[in-house]
Amino acid sequence: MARTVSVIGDRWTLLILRDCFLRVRRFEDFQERLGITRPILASRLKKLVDEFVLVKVPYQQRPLRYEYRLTQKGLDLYPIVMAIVHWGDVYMAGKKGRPLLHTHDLCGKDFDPVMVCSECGEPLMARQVHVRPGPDAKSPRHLPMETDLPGARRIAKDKAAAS
Amino acid sequence: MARTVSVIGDRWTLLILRDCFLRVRRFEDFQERLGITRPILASRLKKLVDEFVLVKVPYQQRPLRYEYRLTQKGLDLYPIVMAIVHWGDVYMAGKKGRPLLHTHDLCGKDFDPVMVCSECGEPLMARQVHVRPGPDAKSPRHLPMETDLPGARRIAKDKAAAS
DNA sequence: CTGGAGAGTTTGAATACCGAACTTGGCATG
DNA sequence: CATGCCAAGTTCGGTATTCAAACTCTCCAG
Repeated sequence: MARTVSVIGDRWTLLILRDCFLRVRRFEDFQERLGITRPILASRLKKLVDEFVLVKVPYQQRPLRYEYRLTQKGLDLYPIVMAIVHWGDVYMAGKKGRPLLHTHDLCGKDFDPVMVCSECGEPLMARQVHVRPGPDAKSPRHLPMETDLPGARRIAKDKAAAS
Repeated sequence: MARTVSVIGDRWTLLILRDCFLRVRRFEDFQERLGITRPILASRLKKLVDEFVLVKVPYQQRPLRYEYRLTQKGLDLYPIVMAIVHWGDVYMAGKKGRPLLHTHDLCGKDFDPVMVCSECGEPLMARQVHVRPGPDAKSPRHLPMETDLPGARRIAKDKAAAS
């Protein structure tokens, strides 16, 4: 996650990506829609291109001009963007409602995005999920072991005191 | 989305939230696990509490000490965090695989998160979704109208030139 | 009364970001 | 030919964040 956040984890990059999904592609359009300063926009676009999230495609010769398009890697960010938009719709919307509705071509209806388990299809809830070390497990500073769970430190201390 | 990003859209906040979902709750633990500087951690936790994403709960009196817990609003960020983790697993994992596996209590299996349409249950793909203005639609600078689609500007110009 | 947790604050130097202006390449107009 | 315009950047000086390290404050323990 740290690696992912180093790519998308700043104020502007996520907004740029949302606009990409809204089919914005040109430097000037990003700049005007977002109110981002030009140097920052240039640096963010460059980073996204370096990470293969966007590609620069020429849309005219003479003068040679490029536009920015999502790669497959970039398109796969869609769940992240949708999850953020949906949380905003639920918790940050003004009185009047949400600014944008989403329509699903397959079923033709307005929808909300729902995150489900790939195995059983049930909606995911944080409290019904546990983690365990994977193949590339680090042995990081204090992964949550039993003795690190809530109050454990205190209990351990009390035990030590009681013994 | 801009409002949401102003809450969660920086390098550290998303990492803090991931740790919250891993049941990390204490200032010192966040600090040591993330390697974040103490002033930044304090300011980010304060912001999350101000936004009602976390609550400060005393876990001992004398000396009075607090821990940070996710509210319902915070728990609802789970899809965002999972979507980010999953994208990282797919595109950023090292050769050895992913660092952490997730197990779903309901079905007992290791899973990946999948984002589906709330109406038809099919997995969502960016290209099968269209947007339209909602109740609180802004009339922003250049919402993507037809004439703003790829190449449209050029075409319009060419037409003007041809006439 | 010295030491050590735990949860922060303070401080000065290094980075990042901002707004505004400038650059570059190629038309188009007068 | 000179001027102006467009799109996509780059440069520049000043402000705002972030950083690492040290300090504070409250309690308890020996």
